[in-house]
Amino acid sequence: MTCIKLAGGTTIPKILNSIPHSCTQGYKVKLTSEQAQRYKLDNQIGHILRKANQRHTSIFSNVMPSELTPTRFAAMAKLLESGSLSQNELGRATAMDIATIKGVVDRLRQRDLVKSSKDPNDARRQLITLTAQGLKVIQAAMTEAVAVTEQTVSPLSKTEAAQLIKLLQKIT
Amino acid sequence: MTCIKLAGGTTIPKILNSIPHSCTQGYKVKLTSEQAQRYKLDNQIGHILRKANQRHTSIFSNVMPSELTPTRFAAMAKLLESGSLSQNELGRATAMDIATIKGVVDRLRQRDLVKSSKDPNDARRQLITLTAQGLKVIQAAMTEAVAVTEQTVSPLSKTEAAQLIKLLQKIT
DNA sequence: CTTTTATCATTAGTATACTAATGATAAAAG
DNA sequence: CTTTTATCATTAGTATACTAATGATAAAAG
Repeated sequence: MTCIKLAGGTTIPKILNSIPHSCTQGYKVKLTSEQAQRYKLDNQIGHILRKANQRHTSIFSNVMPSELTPTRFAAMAKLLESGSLSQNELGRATAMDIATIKGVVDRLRQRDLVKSSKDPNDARRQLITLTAQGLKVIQAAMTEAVAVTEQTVSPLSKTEAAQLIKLLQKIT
Repeated sequence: MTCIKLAGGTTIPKILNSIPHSCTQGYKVKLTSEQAQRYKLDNQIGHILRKANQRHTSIFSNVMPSELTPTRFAAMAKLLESGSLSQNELGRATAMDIATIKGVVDRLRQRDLVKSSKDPNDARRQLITLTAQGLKVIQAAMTEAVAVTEQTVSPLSKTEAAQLIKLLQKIT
C-alpha cells in the first residue's frame, strides 16, 4: 500500500487523500501508527464476524425449510434438549433477550411448532413446549443442521474448523 | 453425559427423555451417532458466531458514542478510506444489501454525518459523502475502534487473535 | 437508432436484536 | 405479616438485514 509521511513520522494510507475536498477543510490527521495498521475495515474483527455470520445465515436459509430461521431452530433445538422451559429461560438458554425470544416464540406459535401454557407453580411464567408437529420439524432439521455446519466450515480443514470453534467460544 | 442405548446401537443423550409426554406419542428416534455428537447447540458454528457477534456489538456500544453503530461505523470508515461512493457501491464495500445500506445512510444523513448528491455523470446514482462533522466523528471513532477490537479479542493471546481473524476470513 | 439487459435506488413486508418502561407475581428481608 | 427486591412477560420504539416488486436510467446488443 502506498503511504504518505506526516510530521512526527506517522504514516497513513495514501487513499486517505481521496476524501472529498469539501471535507478536508481543517482536516487534522490524528492517527497513531497502530491505527494506520488496523485501518482496514476488512481486518476488523467485528466486521469479519458480521460477514461470517451473514454467510452462515445464507447457507442456513438455503438448506433449511423456509419456516425455520437460525433463532427459531435454536429455540426448538433447546426445547428438544431440555424439555419445556419458561419463555425467559428459553431466551437465556439460546442467548436471546426477553423481547427477542418473545418474538421468536410468537412466530413459532403462529406456525403451530410450539405452544405455551401457564406454569401451574408460578403464575408469572409461560411454559413453552414443542408441539407434535414441532417435534417432527426439529428432528428433521437436526439432520440438515449438520449439513449447514459442514457447508459453513467447508473452506477449512477439520483441524482448522475445530480451532475456529475453540477460539470463537473463548470470545463468547 | 448420561446416554441411553437404542436398538441398532445408536446412543442419544439421556436428556432427550425429558421432552414432555404430550410430544412423545409416536416419537421415533432417527438421530445418527454423528448427529448425537453434534447435538449440542453450543457447539454449532452458527450459534457461536451469533453469540460472538453479540458480544462484539455490546462492547462496541459501550465504547463508542451512541450515535454510532457497527454498520454506521463501517459505512463511514469506508467513505474515509475510499472517498465518495454511490449508495450501492458503499453497500457492496461494507457487505450491506441495497435496502440495508439505504436505511443506514438515511440515519447517517439525519444526524448530518453524511450527505448525498446526484451524480452529475449518472442520473441514477446518489453520491454519498462525509460531511465535515462526519469526518470529525469518524476520525475520533477510529481511535476507539482499536479499543473495541482489543477488548473483543482480549480473552485470546496475540497469536490466537491473528489465527481467529485468519480463519474467519476464510469462511467469509 | 431501437430493443434488450443491467444497474441504481426506493418501497413494502418480515424477522432478528436490543433498550426502557410497565405491571403482575414470587422470594427475600425485616 | 409487611415491605423490599427480584423475576417474568408484555409493549413501544429504534436499528439492522433480508426478499421481492417497481420505476428510472445507462449500457450492450441488434
